[in-house]
Amino acid sequence: MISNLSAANSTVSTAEEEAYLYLQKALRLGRYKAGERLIPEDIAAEIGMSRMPVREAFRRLAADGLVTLRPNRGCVVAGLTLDELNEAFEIRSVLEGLAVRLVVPGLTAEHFEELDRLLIRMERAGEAGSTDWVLRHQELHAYIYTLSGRPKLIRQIAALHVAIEPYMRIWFDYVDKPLSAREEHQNLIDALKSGDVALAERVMQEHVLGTAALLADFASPGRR
Amino acid sequence: MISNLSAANSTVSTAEEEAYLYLQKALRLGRYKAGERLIPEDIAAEIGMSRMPVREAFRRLAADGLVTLRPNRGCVVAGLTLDELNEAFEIRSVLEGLAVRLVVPGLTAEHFEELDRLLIRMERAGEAGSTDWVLRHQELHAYIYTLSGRPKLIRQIAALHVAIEPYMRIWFDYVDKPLSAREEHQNLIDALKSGDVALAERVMQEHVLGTAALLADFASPGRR
DNA sequence: GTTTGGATAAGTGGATACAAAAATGCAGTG
DNA sequence: CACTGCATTTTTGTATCCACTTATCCAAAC
Repeated sequence: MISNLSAANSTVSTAEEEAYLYLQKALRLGRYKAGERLIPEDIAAEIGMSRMPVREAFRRLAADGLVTLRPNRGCVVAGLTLDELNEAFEIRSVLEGLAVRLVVPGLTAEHFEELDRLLIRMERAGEAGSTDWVLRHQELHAYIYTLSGRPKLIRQIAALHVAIEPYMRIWFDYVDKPLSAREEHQNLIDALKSGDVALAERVMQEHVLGTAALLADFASPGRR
Repeated sequence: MISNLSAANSTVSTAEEEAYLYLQKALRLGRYKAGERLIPEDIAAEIGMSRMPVREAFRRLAADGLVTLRPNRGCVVAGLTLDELNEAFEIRSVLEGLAVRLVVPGLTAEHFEELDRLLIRMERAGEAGSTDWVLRHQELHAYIYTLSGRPKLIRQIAALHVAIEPYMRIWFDYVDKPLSAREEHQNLIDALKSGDVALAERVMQEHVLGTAALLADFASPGRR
């Protein structure tokens, strides 16, 4: 799934790892507001460790673009401007497009079945609420790009999904289950089924950029 | 230029920053071999500080993909397998393609003049040796994608150039100034001059992937 | 001769302590 | 009443220390 952004041995668990996962989860859920300062001591106290592993977790989160680190000024929640949000979608569009290009030639009937299942699950989750829907949506995309078998590509795309996650959630709540979502993803899956590599890549790119446009359209949720 | 991968205030200089830059430079120059272990204490001694800031620098380098960090096992120089090297080029191709797509509509005569100058400078550097050539080559590419004005895109592409830098250098030395380089980049600049966005994007993608193919062709330099 | 076990050494991760830097608040001045 | 400068407080950055994990090496057993 999404969680293993950084290579981590699942059996060994360090305090830094714990801090990283804890903070990533909180940030994904939008528990901290954009621009808010993260105080190492407080967080260390929350999860019962000293400041040091928390500091190291900050560095990883900064690399993921979730927080900003300035020398002697501490750690603030990154929050994306509208421009940055758009940029994230632009990058996603070409990366996921590339993934599709790599994946399409190898797709089989079993893959298509799984895609159909994931689409249905995403739809159902939409009834429940934004949190579920966003995760199912990520799951559907992740299923596709993971088939590429390209570790770096997978990690980069996953990281982008994490970065935009709070905004997707806000957007979904705000417009109340966008009707276009089902249709869009059905189109995408159809394009994958067609076996036409160039078409599928283009549809994926347009799908991602289309979402960006919708998102940008309604508001700028968490301006920095 | 390339160096500011992570947002850093240039006036404030912490020990961690110093360690990061020191190690990045060494890694770019291929001073450490792939798979070699980096011992915090040794490096700390070299630049006159304690292990701690070095450890934090390791985390940033790991995020850049230059080293690998395993719990309780320390830090080893990443080194790319042939597959990983190819993947880096694939990602570069779509990202730099995107950059070109964004940049082409706004290009003016002045930009073209600068591109011509950079091409000549790259050529001349080729006479001197691989180190200069690789830097000039990066400079040429950086000039193009930097015009996109997309901070995240710029940082990601720059990071990829850094990661593949040692391999470009080895390759350049090995085949002794590839003749195709001049021609390839002339084509690229011509495509930019044409003003045809789709064409320019395609030429950039093909240029990058073409380099990957050449590089993969002759050997696998630093197999992990 | 190879393998397995354990003792020892080396090295990493984390906590605490200390130094340096930035933020804050207050008083004095224009 | 706003502004400047200084003292205090807060917070960050780095060093050192300790505990625990991993690696190394040698000896004993098969």
